[in-house]
Amino acid sequence: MPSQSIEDYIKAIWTLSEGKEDRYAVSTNALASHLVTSQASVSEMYKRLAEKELIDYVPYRGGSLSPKGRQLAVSLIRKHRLWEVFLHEKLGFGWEEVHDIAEQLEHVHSQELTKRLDAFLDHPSIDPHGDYIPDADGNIPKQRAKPLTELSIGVGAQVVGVLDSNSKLLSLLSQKGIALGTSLSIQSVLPFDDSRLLTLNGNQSVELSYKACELILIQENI
Amino acid sequence: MPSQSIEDYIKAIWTLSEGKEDRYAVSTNALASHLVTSQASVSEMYKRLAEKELIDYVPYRGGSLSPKGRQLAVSLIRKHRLWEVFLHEKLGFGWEEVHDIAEQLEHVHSQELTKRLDAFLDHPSIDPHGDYIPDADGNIPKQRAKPLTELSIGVGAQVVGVLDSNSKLLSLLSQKGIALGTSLSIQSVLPFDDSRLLTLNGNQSVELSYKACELILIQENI
DNA sequence: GCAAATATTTAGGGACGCCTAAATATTAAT
DNA sequence: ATTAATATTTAGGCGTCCCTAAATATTTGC
Repeated sequence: MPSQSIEDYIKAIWTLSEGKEDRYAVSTNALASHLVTSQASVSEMYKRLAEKELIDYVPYRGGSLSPKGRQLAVSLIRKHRLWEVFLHEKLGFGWEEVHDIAEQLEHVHSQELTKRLDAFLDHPSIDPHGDYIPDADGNIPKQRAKPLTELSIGVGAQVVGVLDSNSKLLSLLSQKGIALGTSLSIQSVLPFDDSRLLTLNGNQSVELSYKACELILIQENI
Repeated sequence: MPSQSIEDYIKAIWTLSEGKEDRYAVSTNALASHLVTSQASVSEMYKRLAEKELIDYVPYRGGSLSPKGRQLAVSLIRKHRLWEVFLHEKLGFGWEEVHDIAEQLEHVHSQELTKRLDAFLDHPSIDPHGDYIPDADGNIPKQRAKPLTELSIGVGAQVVGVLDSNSKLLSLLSQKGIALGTSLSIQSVLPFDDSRLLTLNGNQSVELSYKACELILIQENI
């Protein structure tokens, strides 16, 4: 049974290598800053993870998930996102509140529990942040959505997720009236800082910084 | 935030002092064998718990929960039993399967989660083993039920719980057709080993050892 | 009341997971 | 191609939680 710590590291490596090429090695530095821990701790843990064959590790070159490691990571992501759906849909937690609790729930070990939770929730394929939930075999669709910064002016689109489930970002969005499913388009890009002036649901106007737009995933209307 | 280990110890002390007089001190020995750990580890942990003011500890005399410790214990019991209800009622887990999973879920820290789970389950007052669930203020009804061994011959009663949520016992009972709510009475007490011959739901006869009868809680029909 | 049996604590040590500071590799800049 | 800057690892230490063996208290039996 992997410890909670090991699970956190594996999940972080997965997150940081998402979208990168296969066997992308995550640097000690990147992982340390993501986990808010020291580089020395990461270096030490990399050795332990390699010993357990969860990662391939070349000193000074970072670590990449082994098949066994990827499998563990995806099962954690699956559990995390299923619990988020549960917290949001069944217990009525807000979009921005579910992450921290799911962070704990994902460490509960029971395949049967995951299976039954999935069925109870009607086999959802997307979590409250718009991220795809890996299926029981660990398959996860490629993210078809793109960041709001890549949307052209005047083109209608829908919010389908965010790239960072940091609760400060989520609070900001909820404050601006942006939620999953919100329809929007870009009115204009402001000079100097590249903030976007958005039209929400066809009426209200809202300004949003480049930094925030980068993290919002949208899908263009067909 | 108390560690998982500390929570396990506190819960165990609570369990072992349940039904005993107030400030009942649990011996090192009893706790060690309950937790399947060494006496030395318990002795060590007792010191840590006393330092954190979760127990009152007199060397060589055992430890008893402080108000702060009791509060923690009861909140763990509350979470444990609420999760058991969830697993049983919502996910369809059997009576005997819920304990081990709830054992993990009870360590999730979020008062809001507990509150919402309680509401989602319609504020249950009893868990799938028939044990009372402490309310949000930590109040828990005294157990009015008594063990099956104390039921007189011919008197009708109902199964309301078990004293040990060990899954072997639960499997045995489920195999014999005994579940929560089963109506029964004692036909006779067999000679030599004091096994009970039971009548279940007014028709089937089943034999049950003294050892098992001791752990089944019943309430006499009024 | 004292010896024997039993219970408890202390001593000494190990694994894990974290830290800071120092040493060493790698990369970038001139 | 060296040097300077940056990244990474190693060294040495700390806290938690566990262990076995040895020492010490307490209880029990005569």
